[in-house]
Amino acid sequence: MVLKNKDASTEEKIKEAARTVFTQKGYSATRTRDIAEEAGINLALLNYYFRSKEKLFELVMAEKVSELFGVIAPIVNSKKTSLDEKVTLIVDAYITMLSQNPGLPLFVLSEIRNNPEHFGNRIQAGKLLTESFFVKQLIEKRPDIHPLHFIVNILSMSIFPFITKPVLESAGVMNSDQLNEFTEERKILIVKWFKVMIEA
Amino acid sequence: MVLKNKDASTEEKIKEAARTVFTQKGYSATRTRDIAEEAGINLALLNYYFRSKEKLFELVMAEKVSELFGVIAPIVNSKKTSLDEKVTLIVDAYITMLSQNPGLPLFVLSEIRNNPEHFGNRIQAGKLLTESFFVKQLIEKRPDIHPLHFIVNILSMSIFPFITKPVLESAGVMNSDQLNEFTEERKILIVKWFKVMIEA
DNA sequence: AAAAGATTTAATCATTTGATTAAAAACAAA
DNA sequence: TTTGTTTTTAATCAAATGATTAAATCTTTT
Repeated sequence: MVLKNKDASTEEKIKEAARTVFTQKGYSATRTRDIAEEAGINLALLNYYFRSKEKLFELVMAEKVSELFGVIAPIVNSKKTSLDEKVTLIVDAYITMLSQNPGLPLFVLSEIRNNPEHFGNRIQAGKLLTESFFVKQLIEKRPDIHPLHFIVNILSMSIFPFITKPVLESAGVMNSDQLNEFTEERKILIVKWFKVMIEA
Repeated sequence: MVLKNKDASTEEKIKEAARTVFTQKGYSATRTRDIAEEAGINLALLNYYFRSKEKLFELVMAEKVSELFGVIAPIVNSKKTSLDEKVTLIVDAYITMLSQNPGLPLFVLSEIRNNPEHFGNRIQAGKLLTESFFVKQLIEKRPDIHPLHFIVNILSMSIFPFITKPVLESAGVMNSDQLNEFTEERKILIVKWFKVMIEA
């Protein structure tokens, strides 16, 4: 019997094109023909390899959700690092990752908005925000303030510049290189700011 | 000659429905039939009053951009308020406004991402972030740190919870009421945090 | 009331779009 | 080479969708 020997290169070309186009334009604005063109393949091949636009999207989306939330999972659950160390690691991990993939947060957030039912409890991020060891450390340090406030502060200050990238560029505030410089600076600043906030 | 006497009520019903549907699903995922149904009108009326889906969208979008950026314009340009006062006003204005319109930022940001060319320099927000009196006050206070860092901090901490609302709800971290409570708390906290950050 | 104009409706168009099909081409096994 | 299998292509389909049209209804003016 002959093994399935799909040309992995073609399949991967389609998936890569799908990543690009879906992330750039979102599910609804993406035409399967856009993906085919981006991949340099015949339209029918998309269905041959992935059955449907939706199936292909789910594949890409699952990847992107992992990328976005996977960053912090190992950090916030560690029992070996201090509070301050965790903040340093989180900020650094997010800014480094998003510099390579700036469209990621806006993509994931807007697709979840468009179809909240579809994601249901598939997102385990909830537990990271409410049950991780990081949360315990925050409560220990500041029992008077809900830990989510600090988590939102750290994430927002790290991620927000990337979410607003399209506006910053359209409005001529920054170009792509300047944004990277700016967020690189923030790696150190945010940690410093966190330290004074947690004591304030 | 008889004046054009369009039934303003119908026109407004369509515009209102368009606001709802466009904001919820974005331009591409919105069908003109969705808007017609939401407005309770015949599909053809949409074109009768607004020519095309795109024209209607531009109308709504212009409104939404104003809502989103109009909030801060009068505050940051005032010469009568102190730095701290401005921060208090900005945070309060945004959180109050977004509590009534939580989907606004994600909508505007993702539409600009989908079609950056289209917005070009139509967004005057750039000047608010680079040339306002608020910026001068920030530089005066902390000439060593780019003022945009502080502006991003204030805006991100205020707006980010609303951007992530769909995730927070899907993941079961918070429901809508809890989010309002949470952001209401932040009105005071963010100002406090800003004060220690600007001194740090 | 009659005429003129504005608004609304049902039906229909043309295009786009996701998907399928049948045949061709490429490849592997014998 | 021959045979069978996988991959690719061009052509086509059916449904969805933005838009238009022509007729019907309602409103205003005279």
